[in-house]
Amino acid sequence: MLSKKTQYGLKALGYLAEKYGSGPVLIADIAEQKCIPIKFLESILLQLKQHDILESKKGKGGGYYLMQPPKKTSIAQVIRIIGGPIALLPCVSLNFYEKCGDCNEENCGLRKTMAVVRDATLKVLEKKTLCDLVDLSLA
Amino acid sequence: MLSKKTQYGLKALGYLAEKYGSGPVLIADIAEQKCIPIKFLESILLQLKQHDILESKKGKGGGYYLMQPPKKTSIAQVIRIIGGPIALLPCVSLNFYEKCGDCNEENCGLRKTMAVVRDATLKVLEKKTLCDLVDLSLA
DNA sequence: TAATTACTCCATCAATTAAATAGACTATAT
DNA sequence: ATATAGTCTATTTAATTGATGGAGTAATTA
Repeated sequence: MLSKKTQYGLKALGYLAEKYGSGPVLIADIAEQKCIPIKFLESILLQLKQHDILESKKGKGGGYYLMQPPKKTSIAQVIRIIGGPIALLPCVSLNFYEKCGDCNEENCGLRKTMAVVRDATLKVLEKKTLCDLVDLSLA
Repeated sequence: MLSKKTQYGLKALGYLAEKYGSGPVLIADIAEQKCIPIKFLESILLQLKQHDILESKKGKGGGYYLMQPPKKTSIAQVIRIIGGPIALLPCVSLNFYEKCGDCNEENCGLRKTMAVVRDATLKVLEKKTLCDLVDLSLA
């Protein structure tokens, strides 16, 4: 399951994708439209900025906006930044790999199975982008 | 990520799959072979029994054993019993559905995307069985 | 340059879930 | 009877998640 934090992040990015090209959007605006606790949202957006998904502008007329066109950011990227590993086991994670203590990885049937799941999941998540998050009633 | 509990459960079932047909296996035996805290394992096996994956026998010569041939139990079944939903969002879960509060489900791009992920994941997890968990150095 | 706006950063806190442990109880086999 | 081995309930600890408060910094505008 995606954490609430990750869900909030994705929803916020979907909203920013809708607004792409029309300048900075206030945190408060995003929070209200997407029903996200504002202080919580703040930290999420900051995190996304630190990973070069978002850019921000301070002062009057400021706010957050996408650094690149929505199509350029995959859902997989976002989930990894906010929520961490996509794989179901640390020992098959591509970006957050951790050695499996108790089993010989080469012979582990569970590991092999979960690697197949990972590939199937990534095939989708790396192709889908922020464009796919835009409210469909607007498209 | 699968919880430790789910991982333990799958590893235990893999071991019982190896031993299928040769009578009951002691909890203590499974725990030792698979490096699982014994009391924790107890509760996991009990849960699997209550969901008709395992059968048990008390007293001397007792232990746990698979109720059906390993091929008959899918990994998806096991994950759902021990770990809950497989989908990444409650509102796209087939077995643990929960309504999404803040969005119109019909028009939600995030939901649509996660439904695709779910289908891709299930396609693998429903086909894989306990047979696929057996230590490959034995097969 | 003063005032306002809006993001940034740090610290904390409550609630929930995950992981592990303890001990009493029940059923079975010999 | 007795030893064996699963069953059940309760508790405890640690980690994570979700949320909040407030001081600080940067940029704009008048």
